[in-house]
Amino acid sequence: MTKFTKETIASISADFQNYMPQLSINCVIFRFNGEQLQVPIVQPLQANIWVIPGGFVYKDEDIDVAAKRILFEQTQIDNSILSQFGTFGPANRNFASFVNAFKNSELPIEIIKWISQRFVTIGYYSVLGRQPIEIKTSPLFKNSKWINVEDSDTLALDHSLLVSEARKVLCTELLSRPLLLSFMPPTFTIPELQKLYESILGRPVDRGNFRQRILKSNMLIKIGPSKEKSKRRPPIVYQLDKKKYLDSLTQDIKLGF
Amino acid sequence: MTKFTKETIASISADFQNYMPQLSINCVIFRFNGEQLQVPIVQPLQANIWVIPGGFVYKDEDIDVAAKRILFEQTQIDNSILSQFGTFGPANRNFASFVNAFKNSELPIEIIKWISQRFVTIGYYSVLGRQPIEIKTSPLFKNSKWINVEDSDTLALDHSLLVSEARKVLCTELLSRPLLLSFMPPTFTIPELQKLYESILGRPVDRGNFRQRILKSNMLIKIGPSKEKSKRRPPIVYQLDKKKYLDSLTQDIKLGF
DNA sequence: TCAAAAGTGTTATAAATACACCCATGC
DNA sequence: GCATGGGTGTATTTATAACACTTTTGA
Repeated sequence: MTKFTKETIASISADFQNYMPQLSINCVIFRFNGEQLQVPIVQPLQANIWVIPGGFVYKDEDIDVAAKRILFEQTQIDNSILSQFGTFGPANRNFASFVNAFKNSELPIEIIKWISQRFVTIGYYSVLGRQPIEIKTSPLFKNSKWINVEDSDTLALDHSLLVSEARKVLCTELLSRPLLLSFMPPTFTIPELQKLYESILGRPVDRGNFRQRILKSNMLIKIGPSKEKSKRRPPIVYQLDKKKYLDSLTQDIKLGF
Repeated sequence: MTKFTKETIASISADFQNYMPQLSINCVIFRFNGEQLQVPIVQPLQANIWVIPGGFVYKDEDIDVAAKRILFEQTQIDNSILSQFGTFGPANRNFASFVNAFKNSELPIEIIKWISQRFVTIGYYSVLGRQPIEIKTSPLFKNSKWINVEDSDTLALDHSLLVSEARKVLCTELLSRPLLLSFMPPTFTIPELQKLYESILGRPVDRGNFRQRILKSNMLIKIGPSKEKSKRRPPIVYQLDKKKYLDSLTQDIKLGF
């Protein structure tokens, strides 16, 4: 089992004095890899469990700011817009069942006790462009990876619930605004975008109708036929009209599918 | 200024040992009095401010359970379904500006200090039938009343923001499901229901279209013409078809106006 | 008989839905 | 040429919105 360095322990001990007690934040970050909707998960140094990124709030820190900081510290993912999707606080929500794993570490008993308390967590979610972002975690985590949302039911604590709740909110957002172009890389094709919608909504949508409605919104600029070698007819490549896209975000647009 | 009794102080002191630190819950309860959308507000014994009902979470208590308990303790309002509408936690969110009022009381300094800390609050909202419910507050509050949501911009702390955020969520709910029949008394007329919709949405809706869509949902049972003395043509009285109403809650119905 | 509010119907427009059909490509 | 996925058009149905007409009542 990986050991903490002395510096890490000192750093943890110092930080814990400055955190708000029994309050945590968790972040569900969605990305679309072209085929599947995915979220990053991390593995703490001292326990063989997978969780979504999360952390604590400093006593003098806004919770929104804390959410951004925590996400960056644990995944190096930055400049994303985070939105709340709910706060979770059953009385028995704690790490009690994982405490044994921590006991074998060199962590001071105070820290173990602190971590073992009941925590109320505030859930934040965000969506990411398809830029190939590497997750680099902080020294507190030994591992990280992207998983498909469908495979998120093995996460520890109530983190599977957090992912599914975040996804529900994402679904609603997707239908009320074209917001989800945020997911896409600088240039993309309409069939690609359709796959994104289908993987979020979890059901197929009509090809012809999808294309019409997306184009009617006038937010796509045609670039030309794809240069990539495709086995079939090459799809048309578009890019986002950022001005029109940003304008649309302020209004409440219906995009029923 | 009203004084606390010794028993009250003892009770407060005892309770504060068992609360989760720096975490609070606030409840926005909506009712419709036939003309206006209203919310109850309360006035703490030791300060001349008005706030929405709120309190703290016991260490061994689910936050959802705490929300129900807090609402009941402070207003005697029971058996309502509470839903979260957001969690609020700016770093400077505290009662600092009201501490002077508390200092003049016989409250122990520890309690004043505890209350003066920064608090993260979880917002819950609910809707009430039009049964004439009297607000009876706990001994910690000297006053309470219903106010129109339009007049909620003078509340202390960030409670005006809480009310407006809760109302936004209520608006969205109203359009996605016929949920809001919860507001109405056992029997009511369609013009009355329309007033409810208009006061929540904050804009007029077409009379004829409203009637058609509500009736098309088939959730209303005709009782007969109103027996009340009206100055004009008496409206038809309906009651809710509870079975069909409950069925509709599970689906996602569009009720665009 | 008139004003006002309640109840009902009509029509125009737009949106959602379900397809059918053609096109470009590699094999 | 044909299977496959991409691109386009159209017809049907349904929802939305605007508004006109009728009914009932008290004054």
